[in-house]
Amino acid sequence: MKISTKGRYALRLMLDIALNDAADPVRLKDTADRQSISVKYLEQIISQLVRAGYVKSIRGPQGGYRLMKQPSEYTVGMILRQVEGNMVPVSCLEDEAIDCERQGQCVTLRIWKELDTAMRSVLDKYTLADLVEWQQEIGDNYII
Amino acid sequence: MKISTKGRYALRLMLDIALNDAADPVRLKDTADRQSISVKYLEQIISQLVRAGYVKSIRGPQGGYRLMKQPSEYTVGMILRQVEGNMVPVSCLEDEAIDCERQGQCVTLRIWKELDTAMRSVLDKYTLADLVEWQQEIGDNYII
DNA sequence: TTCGTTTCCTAGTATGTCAATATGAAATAT
DNA sequence: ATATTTCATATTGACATACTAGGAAACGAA
Repeated sequence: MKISTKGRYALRLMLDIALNDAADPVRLKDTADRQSISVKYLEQIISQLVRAGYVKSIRGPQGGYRLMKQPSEYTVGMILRQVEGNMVPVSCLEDEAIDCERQGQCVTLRIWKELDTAMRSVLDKYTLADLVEWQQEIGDNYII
Repeated sequence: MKISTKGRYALRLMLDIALNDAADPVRLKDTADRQSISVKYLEQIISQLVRAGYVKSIRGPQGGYRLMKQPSEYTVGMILRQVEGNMVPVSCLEDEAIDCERQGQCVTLRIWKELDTAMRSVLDKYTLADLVEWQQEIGDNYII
């Protein structure tokens, strides 16, 4: 019942790009240094975010990544779901779930549904813009 | 980010014992039949619940298991935590977590803390007694 | 045109967790 | 004594996690 490093890193990666948005796009090398995550691992993670249309890439020297939309348009849940899968607590709640014969009688399902709702309400309440704001309150020491 | 079978089965197991409480204690064999879970797997799961003092065992013929307390005294969260571990969404929130140097600057931690709180509020809101009630509303067809 | 930089793509790998099964011992009611 | 039931430990196969590795493709600058 844990969020994987992939999910957590994806969030830090998106936040890092949002925070370091400038004339030049953000290079993975710099994010890797700031976040203490290997470039190679970040490459894998960001490829999913590129495919999802969350970031765009610019290749070659002075290349890097840029957010496609405003930070306020990305909820934390959107980012996590993109790299972690659907983020539901039990597979019965997945869209592709095969109907379980026990479903009609399953009272634990009520708990899982409410848990899912509670998780969504938090993860979809906050956006990258919130994280950016919080980070800026703390100060620039975050940025190398 | 999924609850394991062990957690889900533990809940169904506790519920099954609560529902089938009678003169004789509940045999794992019967629970296994009703719940379509192997006896061997249930043995492993229940051993953790015995050690935790949640159920008591009676050995030998006419043996089985009984709840130690009233169903209303077991929250869903208690049961899950017993077999799943601490159920926090990121290891930073574990009691035994080594302090992360990034902690002071980590704004994502705020999200994880709020997520954890939201999850707890659901999982500790409901007890076995609620599940028993719901199950009895549905009807006896649950019990073979 | 060449060179270095940066992203892109695929494969591999070590470790661990999950979801059980298997084997047999210990206790105990009849 | 015997059958029943719990108790304890080991083993297994499949899969996921968390990476690393190697090289190709794009592209700006010299």
